[in-house]
Amino acid sequence: MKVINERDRVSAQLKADVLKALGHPTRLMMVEALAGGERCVCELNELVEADHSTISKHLAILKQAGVVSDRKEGLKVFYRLEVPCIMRFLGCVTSVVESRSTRHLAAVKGRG
Amino acid sequence: MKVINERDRVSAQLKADVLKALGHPTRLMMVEALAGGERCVCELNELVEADHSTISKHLAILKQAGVVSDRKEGLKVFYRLEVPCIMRFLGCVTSVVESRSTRHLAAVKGRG
DNA sequence: TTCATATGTGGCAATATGGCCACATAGATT
DNA sequence: AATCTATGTGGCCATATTGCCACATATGAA
Repeated sequence: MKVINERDRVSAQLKADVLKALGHPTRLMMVEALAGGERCVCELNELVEADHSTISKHLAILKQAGVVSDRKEGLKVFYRLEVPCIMRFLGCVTSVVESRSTRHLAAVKGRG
Repeated sequence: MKVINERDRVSAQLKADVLKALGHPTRLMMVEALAGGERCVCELNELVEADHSTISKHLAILKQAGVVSDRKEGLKVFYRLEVPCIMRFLGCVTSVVESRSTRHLAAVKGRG
């Protein structure tokens, strides 16, 4: 098992940043909403029902990570998903969640 | 834009937990190592060079998230990747990183 | 200009996370 | 039994993250 070098470490950090950006329920819900096409901040805001400043900061994190990009039009700012493959990979995440809950269920039954 | 209900919120939380588990460079490096087959903690430990207690806790987080599972054999505990599709989806994450760095490069050139 | 709307930013307090130390435990070896 | 090895846990502290408030900015409307 080789020891990890500096290049590997940097690479892992960059990828982890993207995953971390997706690793928050509010941000994830917004990303899923954006899968249906671009949305303005106001729409995302009413979708998740949090303070607008909170939404704004979450969007900044997603943008910084390269997951979304934005476009200004009049008063509104529209965000869109920058990397389409993300939605496919969320399907994989779902399968992790499902296999985990299956195991939990089995464990509960086992204890029952 | 519909408002998100409780079920959606729980689902987003569960998926975010998985992504958050992957959203740390050390954990990501270990997951990538496990893509090559199961490894004992001692191997992962020398791979990432951190205190063994730190490794142990990171592995517990991955296990809790359902990303890995473990198997004890004598003194050693072997971890393996529970959900193979994760490696495919890391390819997508890489593409996010790459398109981001391309944009950064373009921005730097634009300023130059 | 004055006001309203949409969005972003600074700051602060609460909470979560990460890493290291010391210690605990389980299994192997002598 | 005494000891060693591999792994896990509890505790502590430093740092990061979150969420809300207040305020700032930009654009459009009156």
